Amino acid sequence: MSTTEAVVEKKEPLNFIEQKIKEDLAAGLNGGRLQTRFPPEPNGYLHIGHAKAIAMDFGVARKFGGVCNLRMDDTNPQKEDMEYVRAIERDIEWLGFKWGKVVYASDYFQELWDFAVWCIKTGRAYVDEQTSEQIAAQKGTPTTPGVNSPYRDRPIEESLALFQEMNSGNMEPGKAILRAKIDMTSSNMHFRDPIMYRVLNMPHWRTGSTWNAYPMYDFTHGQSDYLEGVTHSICTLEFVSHRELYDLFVDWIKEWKGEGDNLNDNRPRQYEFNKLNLNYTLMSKRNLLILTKEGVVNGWDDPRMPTICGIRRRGYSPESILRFIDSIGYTTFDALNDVKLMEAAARADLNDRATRVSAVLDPVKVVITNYPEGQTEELEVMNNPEHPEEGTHFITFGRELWIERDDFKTEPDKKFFRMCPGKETRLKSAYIVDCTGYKANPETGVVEEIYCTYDPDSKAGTPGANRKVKGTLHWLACGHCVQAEVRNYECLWTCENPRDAIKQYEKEHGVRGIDAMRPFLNPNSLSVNTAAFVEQWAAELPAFSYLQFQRIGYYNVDPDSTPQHPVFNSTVGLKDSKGK
RNA sequence: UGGACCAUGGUGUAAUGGUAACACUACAGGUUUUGGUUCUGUCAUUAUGGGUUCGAGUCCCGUUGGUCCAACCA
Repeated sequence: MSTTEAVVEKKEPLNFIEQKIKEDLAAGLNGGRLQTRFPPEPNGYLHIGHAKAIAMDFGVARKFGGVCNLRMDDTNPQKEDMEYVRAIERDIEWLGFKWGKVVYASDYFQELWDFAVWCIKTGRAYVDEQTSEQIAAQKGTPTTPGVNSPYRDRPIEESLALFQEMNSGNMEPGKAILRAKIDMTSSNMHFRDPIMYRVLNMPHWRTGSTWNAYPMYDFTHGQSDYLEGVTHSICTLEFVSHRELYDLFVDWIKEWKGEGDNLNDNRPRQYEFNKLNLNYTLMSKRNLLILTKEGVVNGWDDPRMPTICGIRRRGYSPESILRFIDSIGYTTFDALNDVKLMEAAARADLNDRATRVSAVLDPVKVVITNYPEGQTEELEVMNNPEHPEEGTHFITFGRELWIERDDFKTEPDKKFFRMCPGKETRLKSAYIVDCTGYKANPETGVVEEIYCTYDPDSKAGTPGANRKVKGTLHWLACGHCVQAEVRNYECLWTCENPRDAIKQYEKEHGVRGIDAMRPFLNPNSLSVNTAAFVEQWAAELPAFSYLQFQRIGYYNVDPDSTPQHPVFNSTVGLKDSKGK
């Protein structure tokens, strides 16, 4: 090898956000510091779309040596609840990320209030006493300009007094709001005198009854970023049109703080990426809440839900979720991702991770007629052939076995190479058997029992086993396995894009919510099989264990599971090229 | 009939003016005590029409299609 031949390091390409951050850091913006935040509103459970944002916000902090705080965006006490805070924290930790600290938008309520007062005093904000209908009408439309409120130029002292009144608890919600005085003719709707504060007269689960007027998102987010020292405020594309306002409020708060306008000094920057859309999946929190409330699913962690806790219960590992997120990338294109990509990520990770066990989902009995009655033997099987170091466990073999009903055919076609009369098949990790016959119900033709003889010299691991046999089946010994409940899942939705389909249906039929969802719900999204068998060893594994039912698919131990009544959830099937 | 953003195989992403690359899916085949895994192969006039340039997926103009913005939600 020539000495001039450099070792070319294969470096992962950075996504466009990471590239911008790298440039910002190199340019010394914010003193070369990196701080991000993940800002969920604690009004529901996190879903796979949030996982994409989490992987970004925490991911860049990790990658570039910065810090990411967890900030609860709790400016609307009507919808938020402590219940969700714990769940959010748990989900993020489960995904494997660590925050710098947990903060709350409500931590800044006092400062936001003082800043708002300053805005009034400097003529940048006024109290509007019109109804919401009047205000909406004045706002115009994206194609027509708005007109000024009659209260726009009221005396500063009047606004100041009214603003105090808004927070007194004596003013009825809706009677007045605080608005920023910007430009009612702007082509950016968010500049048409946006609302800063509204009256809610409701205690906040963190600040108690201190406040009766609460700040809006636009008047909270950028300022919270600024006050916290966030340098990069990364969010999804629907906030692009908010960015101008975000920057304006940051300008104002810097002025209020006397921090001047040095662009390189303490200024958070908002960058946006495309949010996650998945086909056959409904993502919005509002609709997910309806599904839980209407009992379509069994709670937020139902394995059919796209929530992080649902996906976890379905049997996805954190690594498989992250692998999926990584495979779809971050761009500014509004993509509709194929769930198959997500399933592929699960298979790739679970192939490496899952413990192999034997399970028979649709059992039919096989009798090994030349195997001594009453005799059993313990056979050693690998926990994971991908990782021999993970060891082995034992499975009982005997004269009477269960195999899958569809692993036997009385009249096979040429593509079928499992068990059929007159043919040899291998029983995995056991013996090679020869099918000698079967007994079927004379009326229905349903096979009731299959008869085989085994070759005692073909035991797995011995030289006699080294024979080419086309089919290999999994099996379980009757009386030496346990009955199990296996929950099989399909997509919840029958259409690729349920969000649009539901919207369309609402428009056409004048119904809302669950009634617009029903036509698109998959009636087969859950099927429960209580007649399955698994090996005893698997039945005793703890909840959330990653399993592969050999030759079938990946399964996970449900939290409902007990050794006496084991319950498994299907994560995703094995790739299946049968009959091709 | 406003503004902002976007368009690369079936899906998603890369190529930062210089040979259109990767993953997944699908299909075909080799290996295999899981019809799994693994390995090999096949699948694109970069939405479209012009322009700039020695050279354009990339830059400019038009067209078409899509997303977002008119909550006292975030």
